[in-house]
Amino acid sequence: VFVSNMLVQRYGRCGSVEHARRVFDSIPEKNFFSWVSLLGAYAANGRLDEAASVFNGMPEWNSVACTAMLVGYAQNGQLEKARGVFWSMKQRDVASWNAFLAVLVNEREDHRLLEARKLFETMPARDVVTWTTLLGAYAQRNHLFNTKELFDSMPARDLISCTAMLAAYEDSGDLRNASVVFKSMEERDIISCSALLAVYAQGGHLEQALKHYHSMPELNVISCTTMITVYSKNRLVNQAQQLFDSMPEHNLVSRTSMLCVFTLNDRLEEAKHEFDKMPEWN
RNA sequence: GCCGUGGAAAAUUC
Repeated sequence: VFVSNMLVQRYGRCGSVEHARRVFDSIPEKNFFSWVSLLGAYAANGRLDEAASVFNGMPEWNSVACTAMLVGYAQNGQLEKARGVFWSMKQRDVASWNAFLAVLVNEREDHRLLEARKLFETMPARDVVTWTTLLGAYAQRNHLFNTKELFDSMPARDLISCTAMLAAYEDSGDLRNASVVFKSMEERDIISCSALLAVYAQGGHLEQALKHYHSMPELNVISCTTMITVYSKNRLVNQAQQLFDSMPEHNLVSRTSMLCVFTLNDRLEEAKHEFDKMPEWN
């Protein structure tokens, strides 16, 4: 059963909903995971009616199924339906509360943030995810003071919450505070390292950025792209180009960054050339 | 053992 469930999830993730359905139908003894996996497959592909009918056809509802449905509605712009699901749930665990909090926070209007804050305060239980969700909301809106305040009052921090805080320092280029956070972390990964690199990039600190970049255990498109912007800030167009040419992989953002290095440094010919090479534009 | 919630890069706006 679990092998089939995994298949359902994988098909769902790569958009082959029909395959997911077929695998699901072939499972003789479906369990919760099978149902939720199919539900998730439909929801992830924007097929809400089908997701809803899977949901309604389930033998019983638990908080995981309801939460998946709630998120499905929200991600497809149906906020009121999401809200309806949440408040009619019989059982809510932290993850359901967190999911609903994230839904509110992702609506950009300011009154949603207030609503989110109120929800946060009325929640029966909060975990790191709860705190990080709200922290991210303040960070996204550039409310650095609130972000830091929240971070400092968190009962516990983990890799992700620290990374979110680091990322919040990027806009202001607050290297001092960012370093404090980074040093305090007991665990780091490519994402947190890239977040710190982005702070260096913001301030154009070439030496430190390079040192940090070379100490990173692993690199990917994002970290390389960030390093390119460091070079760009220092008007080191050739170095940027060298890195660009040697990186293992490109995407729309990395190509756009390289393009901007050229345009911002008055090298229009090369910009045009890069532009023409791009497989897609936005 | 398999499902649902939070974190990093470009330009544009602030």
